[in-house]
Amino acid sequence: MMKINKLAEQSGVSAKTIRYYEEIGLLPAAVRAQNGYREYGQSSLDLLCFVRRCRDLQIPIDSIRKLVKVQAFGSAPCKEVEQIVRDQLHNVRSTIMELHLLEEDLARLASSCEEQNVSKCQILRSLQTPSIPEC
Amino acid sequence: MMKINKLAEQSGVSAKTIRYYEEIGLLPAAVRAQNGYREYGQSSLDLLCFVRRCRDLQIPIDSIRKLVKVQAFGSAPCKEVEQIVRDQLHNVRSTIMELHLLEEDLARLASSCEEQNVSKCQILRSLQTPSIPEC
DNA sequence: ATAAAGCTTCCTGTTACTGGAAGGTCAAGC
DNA sequence: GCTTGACCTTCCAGTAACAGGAAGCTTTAT
Repeated sequence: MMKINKLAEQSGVSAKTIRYYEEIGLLPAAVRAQNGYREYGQSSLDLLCFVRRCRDLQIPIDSIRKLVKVQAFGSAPCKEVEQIVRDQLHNVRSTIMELHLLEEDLARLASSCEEQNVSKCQILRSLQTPSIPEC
Repeated sequence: MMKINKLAEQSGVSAKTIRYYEEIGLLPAAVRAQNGYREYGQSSLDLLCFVRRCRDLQIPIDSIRKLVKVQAFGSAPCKEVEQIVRDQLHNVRSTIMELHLLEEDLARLASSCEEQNVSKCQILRSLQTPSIPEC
């Protein structure tokens, strides 16, 4: 049995965040000692580590909630699990592609300014005169 | 002269967001007609388009605020402008690198599940038994 | 005995908006 | 003249996922 800071240390999730997870119902309410302190055992640690690894993969809390239920009850089809992971993979790939476009634009901007005088600053000029003529 | 929805349409920024920008002081308070409606001219459109292009580049509002001031007063050194763009470029590149690591992990996960039975689901197993032994 | 550390709850703040309610205004159609 | 619908206003709440900090207990160490 351990208290919240020990669990935090072992899991790599802050005590603050552990309380938050409990509050939103991602983790079950912790058992309390006589003094009101939360008490945790190995199974709490296992569950929290699972959650942490999901968060490391940027899987949203709502999806983790589903995964936790699947784990707990063993009732949902494996397909659902796979779908969550695939959705997340898709999100990540889209974000990467968008960021690459962004990167190009920024790199072009960053290299475009040689002037010391702000009134001739090529960066500001570029931002004023869009390459994308939408606006 | 135009009202807020026209400005929204021309700039590609929603009316809601325009009011929000005014509220936080990113845009100056709009001139009001007798009925209290906001009135905008070409210069408002120009400024808002500038802001929108910065946001398209994911430059944070606080940085845009600086850029707007630089534009308005022409007083800050060009270096400051360049630094904001370079900082943003740096952020974007870091994010891209992190996301590539994420992508690998997720792709490995997504391809690892062949079972129909959730109790043998390789995805859940992987999430339970970390490849990174931190936890 | 006292101080420091650890625990509790509760409230606020973060980023950049979005949604919605309640209510005033304006132009068109009957 | 009246109504209907579109457009405008302000204000309040919610989003995601926590982090920071205050106020007040308990436990542990000196």
